[in-house]
Amino acid sequence: VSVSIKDVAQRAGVSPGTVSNVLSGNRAVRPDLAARVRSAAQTLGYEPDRAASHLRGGKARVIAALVPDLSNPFFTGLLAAVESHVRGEGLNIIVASSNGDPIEEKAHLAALLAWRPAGLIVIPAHDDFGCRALIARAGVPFVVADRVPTHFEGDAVTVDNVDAGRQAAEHLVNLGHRNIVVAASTLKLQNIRERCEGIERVFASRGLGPPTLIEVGLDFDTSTERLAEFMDGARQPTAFLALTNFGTLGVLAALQKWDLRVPADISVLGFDDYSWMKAVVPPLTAIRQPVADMGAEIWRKLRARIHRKDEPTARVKLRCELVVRASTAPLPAAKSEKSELRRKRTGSGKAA
Amino acid sequence: VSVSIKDVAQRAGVSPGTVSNVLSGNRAVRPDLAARVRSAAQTLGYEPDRAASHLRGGKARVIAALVPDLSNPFFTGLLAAVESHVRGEGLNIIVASSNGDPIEEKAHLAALLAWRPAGLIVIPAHDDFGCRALIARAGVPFVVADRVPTHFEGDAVTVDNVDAGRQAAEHLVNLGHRNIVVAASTLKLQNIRERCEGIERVFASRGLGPPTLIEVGLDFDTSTERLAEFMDGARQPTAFLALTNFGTLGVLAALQKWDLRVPADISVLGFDDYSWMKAVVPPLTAIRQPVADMGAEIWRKLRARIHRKDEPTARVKLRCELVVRASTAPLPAAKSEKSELRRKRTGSGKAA
DNA sequence: GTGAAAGCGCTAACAA
DNA sequence: TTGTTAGCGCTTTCAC
Repeated sequence: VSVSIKDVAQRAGVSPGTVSNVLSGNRAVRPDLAARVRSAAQTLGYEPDRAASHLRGGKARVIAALVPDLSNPFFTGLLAAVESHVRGEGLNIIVASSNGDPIEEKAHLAALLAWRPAGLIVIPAHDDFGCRALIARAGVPFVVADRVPTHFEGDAVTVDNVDAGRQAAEHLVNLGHRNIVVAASTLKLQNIRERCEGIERVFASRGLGPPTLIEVGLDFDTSTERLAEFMDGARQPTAFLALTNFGTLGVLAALQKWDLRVPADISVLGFDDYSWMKAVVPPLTAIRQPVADMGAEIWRKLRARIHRKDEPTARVKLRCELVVRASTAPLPAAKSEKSELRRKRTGSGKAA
Repeated sequence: VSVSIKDVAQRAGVSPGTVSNVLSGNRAVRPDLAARVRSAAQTLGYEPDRAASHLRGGKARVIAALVPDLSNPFFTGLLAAVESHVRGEGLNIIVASSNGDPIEEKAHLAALLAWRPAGLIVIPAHDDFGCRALIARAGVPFVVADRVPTHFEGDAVTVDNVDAGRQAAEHLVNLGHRNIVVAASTLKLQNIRERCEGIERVFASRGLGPPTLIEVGLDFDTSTERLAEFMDGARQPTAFLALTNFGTLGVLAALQKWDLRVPADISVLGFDDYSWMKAVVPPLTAIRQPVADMGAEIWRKLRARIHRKDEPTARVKLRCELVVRASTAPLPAAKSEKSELRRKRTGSGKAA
């Protein structure tokens, strides 16, 4: 079924080597021959076999990407951003999802490496990213994105998480909030710890005690559950600060269960910036991660590393941006009115 | 840097052929030799080169996927679902995004086919999916998902779009709504046309004229814009019915701009079911597409086609489900109160 | 049951 | 410039 370089060569009346030279542009070929070759390739519908050309030592034309979760729009957003740059250079992307599991991560990484890709992009499942040895042994240029292991010395692209935490906390504190609950996914992740650090610095610098912190896990369901549990027992905060997109959703779901109004009863500051956040009522104040820029930066770094192996490693840190919308409001002076409101609402069911 | 089958063979004191047989399990090998080979492979960190093994005629161990947009969570959700099945069979997924552009689609398809994949999954950019010839010539088994060209005779997995439209329309009509606006992405897509057909059938069967229909485009921004334009000029409907996820977001964004309350002033029925839809206030009534099932079905079909090429082609249609939440409400009898409410709100700015 | 050898489709080195 | 040839790493005959 498949048409090979020999078929094209025969039809054009030249040798396979010439066909290769014409199509790859590696060597000059007499124009008339080149035209014959091209037309033969065209009519036969010839497309060089990537596997074969790769094998022979022509560079690999594939980039491998390993992400923790293909259902998480932040990761796929990053993937889309990278893909948009890679496409122009005749490369393809091969993806695998580690499912947040280090065992799977290792297995999938081995499988990806088996393609001998030109480069590798990985968002680790955990900080103790145990696969560096594997990658190093394969000698594949790679960039770590988003979740960068604590003591990592290679190329990495992240956001400035401490600053992101700072921006979020300052916004809420400036609005008068003191009793804030931070919905972190898990403190096992360095980026989350850094976001917390940024928040705590703000509190410390204002002479306030550190805010309450809950680990809500990495998906929507556990996040909602943990936050609901928390709200059953705890003193009511005046604001929630979520550190991930699923954390944001969990906060909203929990609030909705308690029938609390945002921002009248309680302020909510979300993480990541998706379309739905501006479409809903109230539009959500959130920390926007520069996904497109991150994708561009990841590819820039990886590209540089692929072409010039001796480039010094670097950690690129991009700045997040606070997008102020309507879900955060100044702490109201009158507390009593609010409590009454809440009590009344708690009795009623969902909106009819 | 790379360790090859010869290195393993040498270390284990056997021939390369034997190593291949041990690791692939294609032929029986004496247990002690097999153990030696395995341990050698282990210590050397050997992983067979996929490109080489592919080339030699061992089946391709890669599935290609072509989607219109990697930023659309519906498509990536499908991808994630498929990946979760594919992973278990030692296959990898290579993805490309056509960006909704038939030209790019063709180019990317050619690039994907150049890997001689074992199978191909494609969500076409348009109905006039001009690439079937390309795929047929390559002889690659393939499944078309979600957007199935009008006269398509191959394997396909979709939802029952007519029924989805029917369910949505019946829900609204049963609540008393007559003045409904349908936010379709574009009527150029067969699946959207089918959803409309389902809606219109309901209206016809109740002796009602067909509902107003707007084409809002395929992304959030144009969707919001078109809907805002529409609402500037038109008579106020009592309910919106969105036929895509971006349509849903556009409706919400437009409503928010006009400061209309859901469902008190107007009902909203969304399409697709994402976490945010249950987390926001009010939780959205929506048509849920069975993404996980679709992924499973896509793989089941493709797998069957790969293994038994003579399997008769089939179109699998999965049923959507109406998830009733709080964004749809019965049409209130008193119209005057509502109008007054609206007039009052329109004057005010966003919530403080 | 194992080793030797051919050859997948391609590109790079070498010859003409 | 072009054709010829070797060989990438692997699997699969074909001998033994």
